[in-house]
Amino acid sequence: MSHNTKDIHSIFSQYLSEQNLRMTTQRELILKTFCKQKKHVTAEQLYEILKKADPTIGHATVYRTMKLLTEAGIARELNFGEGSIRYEPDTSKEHHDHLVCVKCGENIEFLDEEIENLQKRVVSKYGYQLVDHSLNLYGICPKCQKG
Amino acid sequence: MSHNTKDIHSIFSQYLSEQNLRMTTQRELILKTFCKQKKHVTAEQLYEILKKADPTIGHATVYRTMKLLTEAGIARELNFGEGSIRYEPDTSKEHHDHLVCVKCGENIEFLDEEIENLQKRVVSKYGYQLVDHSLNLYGICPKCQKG
DNA sequence: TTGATATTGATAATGAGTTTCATTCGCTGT
DNA sequence: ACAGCGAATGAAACTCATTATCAATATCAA
Repeated sequence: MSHNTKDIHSIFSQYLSEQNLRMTTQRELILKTFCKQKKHVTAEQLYEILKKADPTIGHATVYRTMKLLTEAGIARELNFGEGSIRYEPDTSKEHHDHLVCVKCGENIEFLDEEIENLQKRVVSKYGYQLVDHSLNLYGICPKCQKG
Repeated sequence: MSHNTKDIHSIFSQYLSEQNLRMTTQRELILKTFCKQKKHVTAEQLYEILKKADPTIGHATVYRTMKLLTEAGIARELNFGEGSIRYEPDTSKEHHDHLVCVKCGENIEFLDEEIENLQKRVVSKYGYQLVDHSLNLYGICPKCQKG
């Protein structure tokens, strides 16, 4: 258990006030709902879920808020080349990469220190200053191999 | 020098005839123009370049042809999370990863055997069958660090 | 409570890419 | 060379994810 919802709420509140932005009922609801998700969701999927709790919520508000959560370090953007961005909670400070099943979409998070270190080696070899990186492995999971 | 244009042209021709598709003047022009590019281009950028040679060429034709070139193993799709797909020549059989400067877009291709092997290890650890993978490192290049 | 201003939701707009469809083109058989 | 059939093209409409606009509303510090 890294963070509970209360922690995250105050992290967000703090981020907002630092930026002279306001905590609103919509932002609270979006944050709470996002944190409840077990899978990586797109903004669109989250919007669909949110509509059940608040049918008046706007499309744009969800997209805007996910941007904010990303900036606040609460969410992280994932791009699996599907044409839309997925979000995962960024509560764990630990970075990790993704192993995605191309059949069923199952998604495994992994961390390999050796790979991480080798990446740093490559970057410094070229004199770059590392900002970010994304490693996605695409494969067929054991279940789908049988099916 | 791995392939010259003539080789690639016949690879494409062969692919097309295998699929009962036809070589056309547009496809020839697109192939030729794509091969001339030194940087990874998006379909849109290529379309802009192509219009100079043939102002009547259609938007859709470029997109369709890049799809075909990808299927034929002549082009490879790159996704740097910019919202559009870039294409690189896939003439070298060798796989490589990318180190991209987030400021100027400079793009270095690298291959690290150790990283490749470690990836395979991760995949097999979870019982997956590897289909594809993408590793992109984002950083600031030496030039942009000074500027 | 009030006022300045951030936020919202509806809607229009954007940008990448795809689909539709009537017209044109490439190829194969004559 | 010619006809005919199916593939290919370009224009335009469409999709889908996301962003911008803007009038109405909500937040919060004073």
